[in-house]
Amino acid sequence: MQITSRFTIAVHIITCIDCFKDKCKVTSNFIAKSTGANPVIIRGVLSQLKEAGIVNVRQGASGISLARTLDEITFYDIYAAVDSIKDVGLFHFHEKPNMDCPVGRNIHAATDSRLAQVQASMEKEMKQIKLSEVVNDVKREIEAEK
Amino acid sequence: MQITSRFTIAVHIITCIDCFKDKCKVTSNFIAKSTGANPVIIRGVLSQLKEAGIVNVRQGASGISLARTLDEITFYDIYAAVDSIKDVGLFHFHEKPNMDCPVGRNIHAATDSRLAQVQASMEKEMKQIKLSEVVNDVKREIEAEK
DNA sequence: TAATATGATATATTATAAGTATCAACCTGT
DNA sequence: ACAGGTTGATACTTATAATATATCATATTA
Repeated sequence: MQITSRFTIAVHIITCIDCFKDKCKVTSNFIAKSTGANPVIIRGVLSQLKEAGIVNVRQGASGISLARTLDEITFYDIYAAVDSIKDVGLFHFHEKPNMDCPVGRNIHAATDSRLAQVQASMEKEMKQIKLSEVVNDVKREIEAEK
Repeated sequence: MQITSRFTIAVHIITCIDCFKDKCKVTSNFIAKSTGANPVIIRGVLSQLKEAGIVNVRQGASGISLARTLDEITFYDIYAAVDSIKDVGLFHFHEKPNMDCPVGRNIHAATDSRLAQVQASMEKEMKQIKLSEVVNDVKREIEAEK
């Protein structure tokens, strides 16, 4: 199983906003066309990014913008915004271990802290990756195309 | 989205094999009862663990055993065995970015290496966690129950 | 050879993500 | 002020993947 495409879509959205902000009006439909995803999904992700203070979106008002600089947005910020990982955790525990079995009733507690440790390590790495890196790479490639 | 319960089931399986190896015959049905998962799932996971050289299972022959010591089995070994992460990666990329859009056709390349970096960090952490830790904790708890 | 266990497969169920359709609420330029 | 266009919200559908269920073949061992 994988981390939802909402994450990479969010990265795509932010890249779009920055790359096209001086060239045209960036709307959810415009982004939908660039990503190939449905406008409803885009608006859903945008809504989560807004909630997290990453983008500015206002109902009715056309034109989406960034609420921070690209240096102030990390992969973790996006991940935390679009996936409610806080609630469930990265790992899915099988739900009904047998409480009549000594192993069944103790395995969860023994495993949890280690799973949290793995997740923390992943999140730490995500906090070190800035959107500016990605956008710079994209811009460089676009320039090279010319 | 989360990492499949097959992972935590596999941890449970290995813990069961070690904890009950001297007490009774450990069969796939026995494990199924302890985990609360279906015997077919258990046999599927066992088959993958066997493929990875972690357990000994033989058709017809009853009694499942470990092929290595608990110190020689890490979370990563299990993860690599049960989830075919090698093929797909931890992150799910939205599949149809628009190739007519400059961002659409360059975002994938710009993002991939960073996603791989995050995944590598997670795997590194998983390599440092041994099954012996988990099983020792479980055994300690079982003792404490008495 | 009978009893028991694993291996394999086909189908059903369930959960969740993503797509589609639709309309209300809201801004902005004219 | 209002028309056109945009976001917000919701209900429904579709697609996909994980797990459960049922069944039978195959292998081992007592």
